[in-house]
Amino acid sequence: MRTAHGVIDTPAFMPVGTQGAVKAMTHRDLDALGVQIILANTYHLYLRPGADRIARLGGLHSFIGWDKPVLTDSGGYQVFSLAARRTVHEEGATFRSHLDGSEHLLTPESAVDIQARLGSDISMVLDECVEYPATYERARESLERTLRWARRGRDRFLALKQEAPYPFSNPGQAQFGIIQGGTFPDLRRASVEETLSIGFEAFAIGGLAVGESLPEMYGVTESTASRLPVDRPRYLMGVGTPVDLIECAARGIDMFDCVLPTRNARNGQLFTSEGRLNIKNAEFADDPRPPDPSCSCYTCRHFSRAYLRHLFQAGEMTAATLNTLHNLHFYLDTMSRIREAIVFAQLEELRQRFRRIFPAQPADSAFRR
RNA sequence: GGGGAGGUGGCGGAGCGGUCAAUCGCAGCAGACUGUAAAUCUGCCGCCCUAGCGGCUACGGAGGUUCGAACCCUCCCCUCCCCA
Repeated sequence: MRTAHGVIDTPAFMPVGTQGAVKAMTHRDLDALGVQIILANTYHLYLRPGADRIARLGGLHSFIGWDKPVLTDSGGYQVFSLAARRTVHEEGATFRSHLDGSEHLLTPESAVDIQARLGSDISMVLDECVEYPATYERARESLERTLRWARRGRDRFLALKQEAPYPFSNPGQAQFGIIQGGTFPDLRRASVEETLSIGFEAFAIGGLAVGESLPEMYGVTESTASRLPVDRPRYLMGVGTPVDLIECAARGIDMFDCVLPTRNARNGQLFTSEGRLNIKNAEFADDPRPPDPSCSCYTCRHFSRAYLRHLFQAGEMTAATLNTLHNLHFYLDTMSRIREAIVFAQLEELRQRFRRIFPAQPADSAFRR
């Protein structure tokens, strides 16, 4: 897919850099890992250091020194995760800042304005991520509000685009709509229909991985993704585990983001080709092997489990860095395998088709990529 | 030599007659984490087990007072501080 700051191979995984930094990483680390796009957060950057300040400093890319694509989440997730600190109403969501207790109103319009000031490449519309479990009524009312917010957000976005000259740093900013509807198939279907009719550059599936079962999550992903336009990226927000990436890519998802690889790295859990590995476990105290012998990341090429465990136990910051490097490498490597598998599957499909169209072709040799 | 303070679970440190196997912190052990209020959070952490308002041994040592002692008394051992 193409953005104002470059092309992204899909399916893509976007590391989360809420406050304009992927925790424990420098941008140089991200470059070396092959990261093509990161996520930042409207709510957090609005509270600190402030959207106007970032705009004055030339926009997010300039401010944080990262010239590749950035997607900004709208703060919709904070409506969910900071539920105890906010109230939702028709106008928007009123938050009490976790930093100083001050009150702030985030509306569909202000979420657009803030993201325009930030100058991200992809701006997300403000939505309400409904909790799980939720009653049908609750999910329906929430979805209806999300749809009204989506119209307002889109209107504001298009209005800003009309301004000439464009007053902010990224005139090529795109805006994604978000499908909600909880775990109710008809609500999801209605959400797709309505959100598509509003029209966005692309669409995301939100409100998943909030407590529902995996079959529910995969089911909603499959039925929803299948109704979204195939010529635009389909983004599954906040997902997921390595297995989720594969399961959901197989169901048509093109973009993922998740805090798991980075947060779990800081908490001592590594994703490896053998499964999860808790580097703080005593069993690794004398283990000279790398975390994942089949991994080619910087951490695995240079350091032992014993050393990584020591760094973690000792509270060394480097533990977070090395663990994060590994987990992000694992995630990006998984995505690259997924992309290969898709190409392979498409080639196989084409081959089968051509064998039917041109039956006189010579007999098979072993199929090779 | 004189005066004072104190010895509690791996460490630090509460407790000062019963509800104390003993607050809490650290260390240790294990687990969780899905659009990041997270380098966070949760559980376990004397020994035994059928894991429980269970059994056993415990608050420097030995006696004692008491229905009952980590807490009170006596003696002993050992630390630390001040003055000579």
